[in-house]
Amino acid sequence: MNIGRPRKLEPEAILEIAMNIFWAKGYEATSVADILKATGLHKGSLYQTFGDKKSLFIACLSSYQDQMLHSVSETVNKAEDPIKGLKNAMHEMLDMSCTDGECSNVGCLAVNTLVETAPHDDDIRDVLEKHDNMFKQFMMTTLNKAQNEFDYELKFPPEITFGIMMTFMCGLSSVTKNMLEIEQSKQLLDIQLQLLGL
Amino acid sequence: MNIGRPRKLEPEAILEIAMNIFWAKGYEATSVADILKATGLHKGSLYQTFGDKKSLFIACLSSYQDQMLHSVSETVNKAEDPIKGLKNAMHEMLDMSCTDGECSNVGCLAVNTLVETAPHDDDIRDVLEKHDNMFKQFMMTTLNKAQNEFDYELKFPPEITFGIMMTFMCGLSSVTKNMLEIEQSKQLLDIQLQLLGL
DNA sequence: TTATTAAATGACCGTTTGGTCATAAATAAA
DNA sequence: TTTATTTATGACCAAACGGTCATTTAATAA
Repeated sequence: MNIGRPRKLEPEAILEIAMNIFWAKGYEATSVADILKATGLHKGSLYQTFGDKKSLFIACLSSYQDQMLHSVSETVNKAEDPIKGLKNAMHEMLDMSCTDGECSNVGCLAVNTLVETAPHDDDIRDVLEKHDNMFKQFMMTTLNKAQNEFDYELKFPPEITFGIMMTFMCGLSSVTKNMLEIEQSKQLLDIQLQLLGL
Repeated sequence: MNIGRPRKLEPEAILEIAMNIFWAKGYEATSVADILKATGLHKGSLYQTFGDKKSLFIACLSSYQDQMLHSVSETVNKAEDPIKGLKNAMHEMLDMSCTDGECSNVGCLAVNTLVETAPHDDDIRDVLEKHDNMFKQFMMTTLNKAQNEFDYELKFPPEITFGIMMTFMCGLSSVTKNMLEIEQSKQLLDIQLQLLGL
């Protein structure tokens, strides 16, 4: 097994590195050369594995969204009730949007892409939309479960609650880039959750 | 007066055209050639008037923010009380963020820039920050006036109310790009304003 | 008419961009 | 040892990029 010359880097490892660069610099401002330098790969190898720049980006974005949805659902599921889980998950998402010690990722890669790239690229918009629908479905299911199985009385129908939460989280992802410190953001998030009766 | 060859286009007119392109496509995805094609100008003229691409962009962004602040304050001032004015202004901002009939501007140019460009460009971040501070000051003044002169009882201190509104509006600017229709956005905005006791 | 001024023009430049491809190298199977 | 297979490698490319500049054109002032 494993015929042929061995890989220098597994595709997933390349994806992780490229993702962090796209995350930090955005799609347009990231050059293929940036990724080559960071991975130590050469042009041919990267293109052989992932095709063109856009395909690589889409692979990164999908991977990011998969990880995000997975981590959110894990947080929700391990909490003692759905609402507490949701609140924890929102705070975790906010933490991930803030500048990390090791690398300067800022905001949510999906929101960044929604703002920068989606408006003039149908393929990328489709990728975002597909994952957003999955995320929405999970959130709606969680809110419904809170009402039906845990006797929570929500202030608004799940659709509305979701819409407002989603909008607010997107806002936080942007606002933390310049205007708000992490502590202030967390405070605002707490207030917003409280306003929604969560 | 007006010595020398007359202008083909006034600088403000150029700015308006360039602004719409930057607004629709973002900073990186907009090439100088795009702007030349749209204005009918030639390379030398544009560079003579505005310097390099970044300077032109900063001029567009500043102009945009000036217009925005002016229109918001006008809306607030002509309303019968500060809170009603604020609510009208927020709806106007949302309208401006949505796809226009004549051109496909999406979102708020300032939010777009905050997300795409500010994280890796100090000069542009400074421009945003300066205008954001002016906007914040205006909003705080308005909220204080509502409390002191119009006997409104706000649910939260002005700073918090402002923070949450700002975050929510930034969110709307992103979310309207793909996930929400205008009517839904307006509904969510109404609910959010109501939640804040405005 | 002439001189002066300011804007328009488009040829030109070096660099960077995303992308291709023939070749070399490293492994497993025959 | 040879063959097949898979990956690495880096030279190469055309196009697009942002930016410069000498020259021409069109206006006013002398």
